[in-house]
Amino acid sequence: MELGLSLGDATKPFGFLKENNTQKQQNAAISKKSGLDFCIALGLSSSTVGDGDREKTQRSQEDDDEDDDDDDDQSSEGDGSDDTQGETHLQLNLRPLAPVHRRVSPRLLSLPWSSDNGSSENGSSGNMGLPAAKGFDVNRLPAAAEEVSSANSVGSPFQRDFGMYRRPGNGNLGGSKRDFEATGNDVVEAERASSRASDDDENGLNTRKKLRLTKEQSAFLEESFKEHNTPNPKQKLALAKQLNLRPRQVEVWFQNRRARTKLKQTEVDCEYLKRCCETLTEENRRLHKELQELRALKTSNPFYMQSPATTLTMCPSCERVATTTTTTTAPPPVSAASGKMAPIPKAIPFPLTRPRFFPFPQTPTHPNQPAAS
DNA sequence: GTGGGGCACCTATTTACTTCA
DNA sequence: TTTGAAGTAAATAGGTGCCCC
Repeated sequence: MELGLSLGDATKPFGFLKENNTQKQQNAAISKKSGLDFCIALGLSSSTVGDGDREKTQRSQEDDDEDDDDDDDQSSEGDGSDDTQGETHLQLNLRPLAPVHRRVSPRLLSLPWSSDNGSSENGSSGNMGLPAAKGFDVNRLPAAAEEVSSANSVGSPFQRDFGMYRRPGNGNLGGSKRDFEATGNDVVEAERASSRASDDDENGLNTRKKLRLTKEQSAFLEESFKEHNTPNPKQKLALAKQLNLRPRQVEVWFQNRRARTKLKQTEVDCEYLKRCCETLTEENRRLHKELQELRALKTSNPFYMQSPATTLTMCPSCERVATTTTTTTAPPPVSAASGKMAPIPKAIPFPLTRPRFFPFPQTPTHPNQPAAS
């Protein structure tokens, strides 16, 4: 009995396991479609499901996200209808607990591309792919943005807030979140930022500055990220325009955001795999124990494994006990529908099987049946 | 078919900034 | 109030794959 743990290519099964063509094709298709998958195999045969290549292009990822829900069924069941020659195996095909990105249904915000469903690539909308009337709507701000904006009570507050931290020289942002939150006075903060920027300019320093985005900018980018985790250049440009950021900043933000998401998802996946591994280890230990018990039983009574066992069954009509004869060396039951091995029961039903020499009648006589002649 | 340039993205790392004890 | 460690996130650098010419 072996335990295999695979994170990776679906086309490369475990070394000790065999994989038939159907399984290989299914796994390849699943992994290509869904991205990251995992497989833990315990037993004598299995297949593996893996990530396959690194997601080929981010462009296709958006489509993948939409299919996430559908993928769950396919990968977790792994129907493997033509199992390999009745080999026994236990397999867990694991999917990440949560999709990396979830689509957010009705938008609270009017995002640059929320209405054109990412079709701005074709340039049909003219304004950088944005319908003119569907750009950022200051009346539908996130809560945080509205708080700040209402304090200012100036027309078009959102735009003003984004611009407030602009540094005059390079268009970057200045000021600190802490200062901003403490004072709540963005005008003062803007003056500070402006002053710092001018100090740098006066000193001839063009040093790189860490420029925190404001809450509002981050919130808006987050919303955009939920909609499209990889915006196209036009969308990035539109976002940068609306947030008074440089396109490069928007691009970097999305890159870092994707990296953070991936990191978090990896942590979740590792935790999940860890738990699965513990479960399988425990199951393995239990099966070993049962095997030892069976061997001990066989040693103490050599007739036990050689003769068919008798299973006690209850007649539903008359509630009388009947016996049927089975062989204890039969392979584990295989599901007709899926071709996969049936789930391992929690405990082998020892009380219902007995050796043949047990003093019960071999052929039960049912009261409704005529006695065998 | 092949190679080079451009572009976008990923990953690892650096660094500016924030938070907290 | 100050300070330093730890954490966070913006920014950079290098590498890779894809597309076009």
